[in-house]
Amino acid sequence: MPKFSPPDKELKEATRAKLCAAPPPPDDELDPRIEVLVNDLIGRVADRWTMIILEVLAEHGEMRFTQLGRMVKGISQKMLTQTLRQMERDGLLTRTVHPVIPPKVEYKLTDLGLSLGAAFCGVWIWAEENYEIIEQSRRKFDASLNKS
Amino acid sequence: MPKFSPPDKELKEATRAKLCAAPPPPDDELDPRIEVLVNDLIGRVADRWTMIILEVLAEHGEMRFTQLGRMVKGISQKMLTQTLRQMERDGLLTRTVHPVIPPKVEYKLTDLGLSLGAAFCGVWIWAEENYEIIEQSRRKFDASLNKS
DNA sequence: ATTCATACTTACCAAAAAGAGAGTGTCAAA
DNA sequence: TTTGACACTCTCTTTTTGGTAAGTATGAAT
Repeated sequence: MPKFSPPDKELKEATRAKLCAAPPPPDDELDPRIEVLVNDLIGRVADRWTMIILEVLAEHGEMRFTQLGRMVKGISQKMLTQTLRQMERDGLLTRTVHPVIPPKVEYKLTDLGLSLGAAFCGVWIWAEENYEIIEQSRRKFDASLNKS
Repeated sequence: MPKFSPPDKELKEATRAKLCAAPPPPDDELDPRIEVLVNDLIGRVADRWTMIILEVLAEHGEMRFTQLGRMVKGISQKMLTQTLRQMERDGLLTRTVHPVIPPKVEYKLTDLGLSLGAAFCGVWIWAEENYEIIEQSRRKFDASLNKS
């Protein structure tokens, strides 16, 4: 299940440097571990529902299953359970079962979950700021295809 | 093709506020436009290859097709072409064809592409900082499944 | 006795994404 | 004359993903 090698300080430093700094002297190849790490991260953060659930939960605090299902429009029960479980597994939220009838389960973001929301803020803002530019670029691109 | 309604200032403000600020007084439902926007963004930024290509390109500056293919390990020609085209369409990079034989095509990040890399920095750092915590959480979760 | 609510799980099926591998065109080198 | 480099494209197959719908357990309300 742990599908990549253990991270170490140097890896972390290298990784951060590469994405955040100006291009350093090009070396021949990327550390493969970095790539697997990237893949894994992106996969973690970047499915259809995780960030939306995160957002709803950040907004409303503690919530129950059906309540969440109503907020996150278009999600099926299956996907809701699945995504919630993944997030729980990753430590982004806690799941509290109250042994009553009818059942009551409450979901709540952990500090880790909240911090992910905050971290994602940069991308969010970028997207807002550049949303129209991208749309424009797409229109231009598509138009140039039709002409040729 | 534009599958959601045009964004406006209020939407943008609301969106940013919701992700970045502390939980405001809960209202009953999320603006559906916000969700579509989120979906779209995430889809744009968050596939298997886009960020990796972005990173390689940020590191090395201008690069050719085969060269990129060697750097981005595990990617197939198909996916490389596909991702590159999407990124071009979105205005993240430029594609310059030199009409020589054998063919020579060069890919280079635009300012938009570079700024996306910078924006993604937050998520990157978050992931580095919390990588071990997540792994630990997963191990604990999986272990608790085996016991029960 | 039947229905309802809650929080799921399971089985089945369709659609989408992605990999593998062969083909294309051109010229230059061996 | 065959091979190779480059930057693809095309087709076929496999894998992954996600939706639908039904089933489950429990007790309370009608």
